[in-house]
Amino acid sequence: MPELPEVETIARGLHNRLAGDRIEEVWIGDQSNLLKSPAKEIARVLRGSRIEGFRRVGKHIVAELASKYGPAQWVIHLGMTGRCLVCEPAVEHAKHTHLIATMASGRELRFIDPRRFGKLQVLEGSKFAAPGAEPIAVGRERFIELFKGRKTPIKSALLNQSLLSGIGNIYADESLFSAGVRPRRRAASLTRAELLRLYDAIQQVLAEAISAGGSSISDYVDASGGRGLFQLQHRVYQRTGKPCLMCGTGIKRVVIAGRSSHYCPTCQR
DNA sequence: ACTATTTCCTGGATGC
DNA sequence: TGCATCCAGGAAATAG
Repeated sequence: MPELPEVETIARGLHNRLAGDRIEEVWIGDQSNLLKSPAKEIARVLRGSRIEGFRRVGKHIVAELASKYGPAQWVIHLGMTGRCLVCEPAVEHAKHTHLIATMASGRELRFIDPRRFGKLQVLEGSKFAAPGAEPIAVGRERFIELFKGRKTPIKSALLNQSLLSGIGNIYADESLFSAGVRPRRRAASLTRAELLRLYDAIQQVLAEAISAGGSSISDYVDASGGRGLFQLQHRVYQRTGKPCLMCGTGIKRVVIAGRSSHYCPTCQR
């Protein structure tokens, strides 16, 4: 499932392979639930646009476009199972391919999403902004402020994109383990010292995950179809019943806000 | 203003 | 082997 490190990896890959290229043709297939802008509008803006570059904003991929109509943005959210692949036209079409952009270079950018939780939109005139703070750019004091007075479990607060944009289930669990904080703790109950530990844990976990090219759990691959490696370094996520790598205690799984949450009952308090 | 729950969707794993 | 059921979860919508 693409979270910040996976989206960062994909955005970098797209940038390296497609920045400066021009979109010549656009094909849009299945549209149900995927499109936040009408298909015609997406096709109109993309067709003929030069791609100035790709970057990540929260869990979104943003393509900066020089379109016929002026500056524009193409915003892609991968949802659970979305993929953005750069490939040669001869490569067989994957099932659930919903959009194909044919570039002047001859390559294709394909958007594939079996579960269709992804979202595509184009923006003209306005600039895309994530609803919350960037987890790897936010300052310590602002980070601490985010959780003041919140009764919701810290795990839920970390998943709330309007507080921090980019953290999902994997990195919330891994960061909480690293900080020694149980996922069910009320956000407001964390001490300043615990919040600072959590802040440092998030910085470290995300940086390591980006270095490893993300976590390939089920569907995730980068823009060239390569897998990430960070799943090999998971210490709690999907390790239910297995011994904690620090103390040997069995890792527990509980459901918080409908999401599976993994933690070590000894290392996390 | 918050917080919790439900819904969308498919494929892989599991159970009988 | 085959069929039904469960489970994965990001974020919008809905309910409390």
